[in-house]
Amino acid sequence: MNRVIDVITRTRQLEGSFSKREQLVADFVLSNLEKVATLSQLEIANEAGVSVATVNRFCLALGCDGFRDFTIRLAQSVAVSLQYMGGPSRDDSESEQLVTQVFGALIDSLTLARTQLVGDSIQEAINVLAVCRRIAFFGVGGGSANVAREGANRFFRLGIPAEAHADGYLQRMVSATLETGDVVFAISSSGQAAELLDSVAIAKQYGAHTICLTRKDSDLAAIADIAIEINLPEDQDIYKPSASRLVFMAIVDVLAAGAARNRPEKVKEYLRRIRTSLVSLSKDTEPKPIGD
Amino acid sequence: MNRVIDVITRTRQLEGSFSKREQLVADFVLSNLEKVATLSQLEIANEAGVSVATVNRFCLALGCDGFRDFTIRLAQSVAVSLQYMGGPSRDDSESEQLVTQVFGALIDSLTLARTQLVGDSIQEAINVLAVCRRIAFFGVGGGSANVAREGANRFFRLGIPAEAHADGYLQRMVSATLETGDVVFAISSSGQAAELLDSVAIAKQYGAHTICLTRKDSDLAAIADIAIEINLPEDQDIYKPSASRLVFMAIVDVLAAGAARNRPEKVKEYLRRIRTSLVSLSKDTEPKPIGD
DNA sequence: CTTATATTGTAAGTTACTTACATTTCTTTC
DNA sequence: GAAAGAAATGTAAGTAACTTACAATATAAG
Repeated sequence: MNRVIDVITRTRQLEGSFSKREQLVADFVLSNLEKVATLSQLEIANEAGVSVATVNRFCLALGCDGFRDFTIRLAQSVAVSLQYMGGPSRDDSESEQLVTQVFGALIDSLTLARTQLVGDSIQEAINVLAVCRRIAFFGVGGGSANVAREGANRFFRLGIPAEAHADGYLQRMVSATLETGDVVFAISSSGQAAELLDSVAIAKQYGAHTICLTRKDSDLAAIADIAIEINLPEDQDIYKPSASRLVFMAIVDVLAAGAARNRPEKVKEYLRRIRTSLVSLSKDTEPKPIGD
Repeated sequence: MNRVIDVITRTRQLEGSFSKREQLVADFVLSNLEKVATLSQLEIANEAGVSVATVNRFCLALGCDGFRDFTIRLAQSVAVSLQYMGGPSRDDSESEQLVTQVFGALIDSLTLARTQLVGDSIQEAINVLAVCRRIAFFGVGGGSANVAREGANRFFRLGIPAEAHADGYLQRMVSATLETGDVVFAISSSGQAAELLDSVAIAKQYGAHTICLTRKDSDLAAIADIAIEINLPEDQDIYKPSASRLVFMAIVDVLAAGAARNRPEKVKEYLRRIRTSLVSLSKDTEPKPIGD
């Protein structure tokens, strides 16, 4: 079980790039997830209207070692999916199915990202962030900019001065004011945004530590001191927001939690102060964690 | 998959009541759970020192329909087991375990939220948002304010004028400028924030439709026209950001996807325009969905 | 239109699961 | 303790199904 292939996710990723007949198999599989694991190759071939050899090729195209491997992996993926989402049911209304789709895609993306966060970069980033003097979060474009804001929102609560900037010009200017002990945390799903690349280079020049959260092997990943690299498949449904920026926010949460555990006493005091400052603003007096 | 047989549990239950040779098989299976699913009947027989027919009989003794059925069920039981245990392996580094915890908590929260999104409110909200004249997203406090920004960031791409406000004073003022055909979308995890309650009441007074995303049975839920109500347990670990605001963002994604599907041709045109407007800004020219 | 490449299905080859039956082992009865 | 009956077990034949090779068909490129 060392190789982690989620064949459901893989099938969805490859959708549209299969050959004609293999796409028929994929369609049948995705439409009958629970049932397929119980069927023989011949039965699937008959249902999909293709030959048994095409079914076998479909399994190989997914990276499986053959039909048996595919069946086992599918059964596992289905079992895990059922655990989490209870599976799509025919009784669901249209909106309930939409919830399942959007949430399911996010869970799939989180699961995939989890498998990619296996290097030292998370721990390195936590180590740097926990002791730095100041963090400047940079992101451009609505999604990444908002991840940056979330970053600042998370880290100020730990008593670490944290700011977020979405304006490329201002990012450059801020970068020029940073120095050793400061951090630039640059967020970009593509890793190609020119302003961001420039700002990171400027910050490095003045001695700041640079961390990025971006796509694997991108330009941004190449120039940052610490690169947290995640590749997530693009969802082909243009009407559905992509899950990647929520995955990025979850990663920022990981870093914030890690940094908080590095300085528990300080964090507890800051949380207490924040709590106290909010008391008179609403009727809500319940204890609250770092968030809202 | 109708019959639910957890073969691991069954094997443990029958331990001691197997025949001599079948007990050897059971011992081998229980000692090598992850590996067994990848082995052939002959390989298992050789490892356990029995004949292939005994392995087959072992599977039948568990209530399986044969070896193939046994293999699939075992693989599923193992997969679910790994997920249930949170998946952390002894080999994981500290940061990897932190990733698993944070991501796992988010997935659990999404799963729980899914079970609560079963009424009509999502569809009602989609129906209103898809045709409204303007949406004003309101949130106070770092997390909810950022959910509001995400909301605006999602809906402007559909060609619907959308704005986000975190300043309670400004929210009141904006509310006073709204009228029939407009929407206020108020976000608050507690549902108790006084400014928010006031602003929603003002907007209602001037004919705007009011939608809220908040805790069940809260004051905010009570006064809004459409209430999307989610109760998520508070995480007792104060050093870990709570998952609720990411769940709220995922719900906003559901609404945006639903509204987009209501107006596919318009959305496609706006996405095309947005794409075109971004071309000269970075080296990234790949197709992108609604998001970044 | 022709040629090269990719896809696809048919069927032969191979593997492995299932079943039947003979043998061995264990349990019960006297 | 011995004999008879029942249960367990292994070997090998029978059967099913997966994999692979190759010819035929479809698609892409020049």
